[in-house]
Amino acid sequence: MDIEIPKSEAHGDLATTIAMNLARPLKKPPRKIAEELVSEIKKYESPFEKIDIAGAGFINFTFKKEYLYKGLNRLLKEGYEFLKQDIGKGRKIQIEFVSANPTGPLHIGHGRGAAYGNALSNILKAAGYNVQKEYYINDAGMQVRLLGQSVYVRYQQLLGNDIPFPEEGYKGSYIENISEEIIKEVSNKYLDVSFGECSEFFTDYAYKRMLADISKDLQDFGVTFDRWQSEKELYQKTEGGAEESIVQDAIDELRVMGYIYEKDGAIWFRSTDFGDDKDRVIVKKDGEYTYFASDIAYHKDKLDRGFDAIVNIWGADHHGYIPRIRAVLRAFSLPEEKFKVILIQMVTLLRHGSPVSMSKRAGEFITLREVVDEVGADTTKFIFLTRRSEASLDFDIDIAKEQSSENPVFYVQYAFARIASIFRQAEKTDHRAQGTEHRQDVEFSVLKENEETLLIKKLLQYPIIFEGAAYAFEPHRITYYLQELAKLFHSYYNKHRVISDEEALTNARLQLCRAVQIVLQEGLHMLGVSAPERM
RNA sequence: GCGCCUGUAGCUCAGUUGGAUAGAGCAACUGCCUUCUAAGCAGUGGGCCAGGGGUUCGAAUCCCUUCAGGCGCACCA
Repeated sequence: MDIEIPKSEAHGDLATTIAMNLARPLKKPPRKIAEELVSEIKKYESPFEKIDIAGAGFINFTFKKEYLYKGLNRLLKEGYEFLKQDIGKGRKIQIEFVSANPTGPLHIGHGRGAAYGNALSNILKAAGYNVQKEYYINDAGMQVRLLGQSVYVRYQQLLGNDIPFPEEGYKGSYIENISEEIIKEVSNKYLDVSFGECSEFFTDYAYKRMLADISKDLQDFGVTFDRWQSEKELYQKTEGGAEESIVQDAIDELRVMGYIYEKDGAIWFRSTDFGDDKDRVIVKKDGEYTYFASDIAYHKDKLDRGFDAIVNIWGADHHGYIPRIRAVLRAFSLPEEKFKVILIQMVTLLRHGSPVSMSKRAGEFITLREVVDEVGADTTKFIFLTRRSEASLDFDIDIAKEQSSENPVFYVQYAFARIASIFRQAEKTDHRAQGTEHRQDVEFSVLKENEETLLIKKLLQYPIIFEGAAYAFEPHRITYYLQELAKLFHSYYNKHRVISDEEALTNARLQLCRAVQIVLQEGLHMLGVSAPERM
């Protein structure tokens, strides 16, 4: 039976369309079905004060006040436990996100993925899943070697050896910074040494340096990972585990199953057996593995680690990659519903109203760090999390800054801070510490104002909203809910005084405020946004 | 050419998996601070839900089609 929260207050607190949906199979008019259902429900004890039939056959339920007070009391007593729902039942879920190549700083698009992945992880954790957040490091192969080479050439140039810069090399100024750092460390040790002889040093130094920066940027953005998986490690022998390497073992396993063949001097995976448009090369003519080879191994490894579900959060520009990964998982017989890819659409960064071109190779881009420094981590995250991940978004850096005083994130945080301020005020009077503690003796029936009823109803909706967000993998539902809750609170605050001479009313209102604070804090926590006591 | 995503108020975006009169923020305009934070509140205006067909009691939502924008279609990631 599907139950929804009606848009309009006039339609009660909960509504169902079941009578309309049953009309056809039962061959009866919907209103008649509704009448029968309602008269049946009314025979029993229920938390509803009113059950109405409206429109074409909607059944609208309105809660009794006592039921609302009971709910409020539970929320206050159980706190965050009341807000969580055990959907996951401890199932292990792995969420891989960001996973940007360590060949340059993170940009705004990575930031969106980071904000989303982090929020989703928080939500699923609260929903009873055993969540592991992972970052996959592409520290092997062409791209990092190119990074190393770029740093190498800049190093030579800085020391006066004017050799040409690789055409496809990374041109950002961060390359030069790393080269300078290397000079400080090893002086001219590698001057006039060919890249072939010292590629490992430059490559390792450069990507490790980039990785350290990335990790720091993410940390300052408020995003952390449980595990960082190195691609390079997948090529190394493991003690007692792989015979050759995880990559080679995975390929061998596919070979045994008959999905590997050789053609034109290369080795292919027959992904077309599993719905891909074409077969994919895993070992190139020159004997090098492609990235796809390690991706096979990586996903195989995820399966071996025993997750109940695997979630990959990718930039939308990688969507063409899905069929081949799906093919791999099918080949290893992972049930379809255990693998999910979420595509985060592109972010267009706007400055002064026009798009900023972003090219890592050419070195023209604005980094995540710059944006976060300029507009703040909370604001940046909140902006990302007020959009569905499937919709591309324009991030106007000037607007994000200009609006800072009237930004939705501050609106929500302000509600939280205001309540904290009320509590501070309460402590100054004789209502000492009543805001922050739960009290059994509070009589909520004194909360008779319409704004109070609306607030309580809204608070009790949180678990429903949360469940929807967890089920649909949509953090933005919480973002919108928080804005609505904050709006109701601000409105209430403006119209009624919490602290007054009336002892019973003051106590009840302080407790109501505490409930609002609990929900705001929990919601903001899900989004990875701070809840300041003062603003 | 093929595939994926998007098109909703002047702007940025929601729209509870097909429900009731399509919403919010920003911008614009009008009011509200000697009392718990004015980063706030109350109010006004603003729409061919890109266009056209279809499915049904009912469509912004599902199907077909056209148009527009973004992103992919490597022995690069």
